Amino acid sequence: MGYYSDKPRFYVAVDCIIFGVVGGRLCLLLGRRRFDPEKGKWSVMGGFVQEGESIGDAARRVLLNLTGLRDIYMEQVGAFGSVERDPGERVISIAYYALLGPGDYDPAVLQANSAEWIPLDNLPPLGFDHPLMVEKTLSLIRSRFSTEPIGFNLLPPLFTLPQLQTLYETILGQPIDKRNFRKRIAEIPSIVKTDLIDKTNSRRGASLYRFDAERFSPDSKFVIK
Amino acid sequence: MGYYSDKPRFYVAVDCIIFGVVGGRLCLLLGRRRFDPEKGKWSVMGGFVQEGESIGDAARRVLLNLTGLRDIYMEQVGAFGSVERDPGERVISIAYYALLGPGDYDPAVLQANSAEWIPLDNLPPLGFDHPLMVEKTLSLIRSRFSTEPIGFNLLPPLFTLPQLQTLYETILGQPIDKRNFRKRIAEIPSIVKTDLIDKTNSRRGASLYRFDAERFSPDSKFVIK
DNA sequence: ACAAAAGTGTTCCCGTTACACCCATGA
DNA sequence: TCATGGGTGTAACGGGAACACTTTTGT
Repeated sequence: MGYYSDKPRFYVAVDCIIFGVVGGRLCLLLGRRRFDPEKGKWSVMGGFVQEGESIGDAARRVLLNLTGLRDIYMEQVGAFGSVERDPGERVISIAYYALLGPGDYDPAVLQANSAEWIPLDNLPPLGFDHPLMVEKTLSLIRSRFSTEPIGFNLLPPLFTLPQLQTLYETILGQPIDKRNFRKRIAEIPSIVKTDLIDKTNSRRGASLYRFDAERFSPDSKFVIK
Repeated sequence: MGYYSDKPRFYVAVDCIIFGVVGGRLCLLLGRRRFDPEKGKWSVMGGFVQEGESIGDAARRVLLNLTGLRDIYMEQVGAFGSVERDPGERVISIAYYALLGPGDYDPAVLQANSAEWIPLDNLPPLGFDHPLMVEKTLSLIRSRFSTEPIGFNLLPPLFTLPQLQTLYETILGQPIDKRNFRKRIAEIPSIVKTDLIDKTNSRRGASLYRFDAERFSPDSKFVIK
């Protein structure tokens, strides 16, 4: 007998709001539920926390199943615990967001999991309280993107500045002056220019940059707006 | 039979990191645990989530029991779900912080609950993962205090500017120039000067101000640093 | 030659900071 | 009168925002 045996117990789930850039557009990875409740509805990817598994590990497991990767960038958004949030049974859910780069997933595996990339500006109605989770996530990552070097997680290891700028404009929801943007980037030592050029988007080509985590110190200021 | 009957279930608790200003010092409301596990250790005030009760309601219930009040300012900090965080049995906990004004609690009731105000700069060792919760809470409220008009919840309905400034200095952890601070306050329409004077702290007396929620619009800028 | 995207500096302005003295009052 | 805390303005500085043209190259 344990200490708390007179207390009620609950199903606890993790729900992962997974971001990716597909075809230049910021997307969420959504699934159509294959079972009741809310069968057929779109929802974010989730799973139940298991015995002996921390909530963070549960979220990492969901991501591992979808990507085969263990080191996906991830942060907790918060707990959602309305009584009626799941119409089937009571479930308390912890939301996490994750950022996937283009090489971090295999389209075939996603398909096998009934998961699809849906552009953020074109989301279908979501089930449960997932719209609320997505809202809270968006306001969280807006503030994170401004002050933490995490945007690179959504891009390939080598990326161009126009790519990076477009990403920031999408996340922050406003256009950014090109020259001011590049000025700020130039002041960040951890964003280093390579001598490679990407010609997929223009005749002239754009220089490729990479994020060098080695050169990033946690208390160096990183502000992009 | 429910939908999820093959899934494990967990005890879910709420832990409230409760702030108050006592004797001019910023304090946390802590309790000595009266039962195992961790009997005798200091901890923040918590309780188990009940059937049919949302996690927010559970936190409000903990606060209601301590204060008799239902409208305490409160915000979720996040979920804590390490497997071993509670040495007794596995418990997943959702942390909330709350801000109490001087009139929001009754010392006798607190005593009946084995709760005491402990200055933040003099915290005893805390049990469980409560040090982690407190850390995360502090970084959260630092950013909140800078951008949201919530500091007033820790003060009486009428407060002086020196009081408010000291509070901000404590929360932000750095001294603030008096004239610059008052200049910023003067630009905030929702902080209104009354014609009352508080003479408890000086011969000259300090003007009393109040926060007027009516005059506060959610998108008016509120920045104090 | 031209279309299409990448790249590049300077100026102005406003908000932030730094800073020192007088005021009101009770003891 | 003096000690104590409350209250007030200005000048210098720096970071942010606005702004337009040149470069490269494939077709």
